[in-house]
Amino acid sequence: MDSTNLREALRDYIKKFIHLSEEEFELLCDLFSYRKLEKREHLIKAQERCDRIIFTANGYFRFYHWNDKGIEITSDFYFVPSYTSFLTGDPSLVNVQAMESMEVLEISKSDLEKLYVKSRNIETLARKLAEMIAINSERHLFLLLGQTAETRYKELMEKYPQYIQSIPLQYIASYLGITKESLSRIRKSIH
Amino acid sequence: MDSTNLREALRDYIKKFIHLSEEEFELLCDLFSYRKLEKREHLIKAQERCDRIIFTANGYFRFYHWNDKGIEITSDFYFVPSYTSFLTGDPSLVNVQAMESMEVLEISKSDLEKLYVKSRNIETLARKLAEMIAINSERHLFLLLGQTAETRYKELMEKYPQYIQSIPLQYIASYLGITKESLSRIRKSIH
DNA sequence: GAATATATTTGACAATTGTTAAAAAAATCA
DNA sequence: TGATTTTTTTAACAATTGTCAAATATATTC
Repeated sequence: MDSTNLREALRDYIKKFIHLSEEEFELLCDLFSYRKLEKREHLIKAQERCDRIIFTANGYFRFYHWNDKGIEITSDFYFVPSYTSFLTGDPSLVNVQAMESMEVLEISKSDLEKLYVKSRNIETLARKLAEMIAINSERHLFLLLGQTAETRYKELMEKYPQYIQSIPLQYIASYLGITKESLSRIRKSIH
Repeated sequence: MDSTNLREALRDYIKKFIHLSEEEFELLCDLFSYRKLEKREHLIKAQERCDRIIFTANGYFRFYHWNDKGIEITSDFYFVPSYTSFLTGDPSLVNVQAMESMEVLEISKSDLEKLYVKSRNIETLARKLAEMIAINSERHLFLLLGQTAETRYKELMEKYPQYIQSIPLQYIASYLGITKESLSRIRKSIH
């Protein structure tokens, strides 16, 4: 996949949310810059401020931080690096790392805000993205709350089988709120 | 607090997000309707579709659902009843209940969408609300993941002492992902 | 204020999950 | 391919949390 293909993927992605005119899409696209990421490369590290949004068509990012005991906790697999930091301007609580080598388009917060003023549709797009992110978090919360670890894992298998296939189990475990050893036991007891 | 006061509280609340002209605020206000809720009254029940946003200046709502075993799980204390259902149009997964008798202003989704067309600022307000809700969920997620129950409780005490004071502990426990008995033990061991 | 309902705590025990250290399996890289 | 790194599994044991049933405490209602 090269820069042009990625651009087309972005176009398809945006179509799911809103119809942009060709001019609007060009306006937006011109402010995105293309970049290659190495596997394990960090998009952002904890304490840094996140001032951009990333689009990618291949691969996931991993969000992680360290708890009180210094254990690494994976909190999400997503594509907007530290959305909270992006919105608030506060330092990011999470590290965001490319799970595989990938190509991305990135746009800065300030450029995006300029576009809001120029194009109403682009602001509407931003609203719908925020809504989608809110829905995503709510879904993760719902998964975590009030279910046993086994149920959580089964639900993830059903709803996001691609996660289980492409993401190391140690990170899945963390996303489910358990240790990798616990997940391993659960997998054993299921099969 | 009467209808007029609630309206002023709404004005103050909105100011935190965006400056609306007096005309825009009137436009918005006219579509909100005033309503009194009894303690324990449900704003929405699971399986219903949520087609409105609520504003209140006094009191919380409780979001809850039942897990596989029929145990009641409290997932949030918030003021937009089932935001996911509101956005997607899908049936709500949660019940939303007034924690105390309160007065609210409510606006329907269709009215709100009409306003988006009439006023750009009101759409911007909607974007900022979505962003705030996304941040809220992320914060809750972060609290749940990778910390012991005791740490979670202490963190909640620090950051949201008003929750501990005004919300029954059984619901707090659930919000922290544990049983009321566990929370009771934790409180005992802390004091 | 007494009666009733709701919320919180307690204790004994069971089940789940975490911890540690090590082995086995799989993936990566030169 | 072979060596190295990373990931996953295993096992024994410890710690945490859940379950159930009952007692206490608190709040609500008439």
